[in-house]
Amino acid sequence: MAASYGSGGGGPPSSGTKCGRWNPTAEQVRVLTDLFRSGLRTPSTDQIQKISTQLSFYGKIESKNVFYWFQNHKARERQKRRRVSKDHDAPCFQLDDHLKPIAPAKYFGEINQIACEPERAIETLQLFPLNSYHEQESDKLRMFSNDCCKENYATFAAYTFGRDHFDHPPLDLRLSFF
Amino acid sequence: MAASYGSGGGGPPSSGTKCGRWNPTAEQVRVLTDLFRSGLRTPSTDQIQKISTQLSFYGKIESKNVFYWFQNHKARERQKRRRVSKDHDAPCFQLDDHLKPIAPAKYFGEINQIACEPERAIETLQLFPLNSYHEQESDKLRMFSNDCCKENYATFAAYTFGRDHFDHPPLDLRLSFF
DNA sequence: TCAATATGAATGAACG
DNA sequence: CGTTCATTCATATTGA
Repeated sequence: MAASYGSGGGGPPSSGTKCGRWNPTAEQVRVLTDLFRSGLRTPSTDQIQKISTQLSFYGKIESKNVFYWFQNHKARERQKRRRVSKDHDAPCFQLDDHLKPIAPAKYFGEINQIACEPERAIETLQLFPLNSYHEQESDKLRMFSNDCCKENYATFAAYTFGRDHFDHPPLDLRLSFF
Repeated sequence: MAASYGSGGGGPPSSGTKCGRWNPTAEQVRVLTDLFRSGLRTPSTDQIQKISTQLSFYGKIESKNVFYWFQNHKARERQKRRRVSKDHDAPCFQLDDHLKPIAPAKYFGEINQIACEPERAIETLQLFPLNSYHEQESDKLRMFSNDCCKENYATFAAYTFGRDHFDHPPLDLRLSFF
């Protein structure tokens, strides 16, 4: 899905160089998503600046992009959850639906606890943990549909997570003024 | 577009309905279009839920499909309208869309409150928008700009930074990690 | 089979 | 923050 037009791919599909709107690279998305999954929801101004600075290593980015990204991601996470929670697909007679496992949308079991007081836990955030990755598989299915054909995203995730691209310093968001 | 399917009649969609993306049935499209033409343009979350529930009678559907359908339909209506109205002498902004006489939705008694707040009052469509626009609308349309790099970021900066920035400062914010 | 189109899905940006 | 708009990507459909 969205991975296909990132600069991480080869050919920018006819929209890459348009200056109108930020087009995040796969690495940028990976880092942002990682931060989000680590619990960061509403980064402070300084955090935004630091994240933006770090992400500029991967491509053009501004602070406002980081700001908007978190706003949108948070809002859509919540919206997603609200929508899908009330969804019942009760089609009585469907012959074509054996592909869909009717999974009851429990993909987001772990994301919702941070909304109350999140910021304290992440005063220090390593963006590129050199060793330990846990609990990242569920993120591949984070879409708010319970579709089973999300292999594009799975491929993207495997691609971006699978290897290190460059040498880069880890982003340390330690803030000395709290 | 008159696709061939008859999930209601039992015939599975002729083409291979892979689970990749929602393929609305003719009945679903009919109902959605009818709602749209009745004036419904941006259904609320609750309305989306109800519509989705109702439409699930005709086949598989999720609320996000309803959400996207209205979003796309409205956007493309406006898009086409803008494209067409470009030949007029003045590129003045017309009020959003056609304002159909609002007929009560006959398919969903429970959803009878059609959410078309701003357009509801107008009965006569003004083909030639006079210079007396209401403040709200002109205010809404004022920001319309096709400029490439419209730094609307100022609001964000003012809000988050509390300082006077019109652009993100070119400071090198490389942190003192390590 | 392939190009053109219609349209579902996604998301950056911004409004109220 | 929740909602809305604009633009783009992805894919199903259709016609030649």
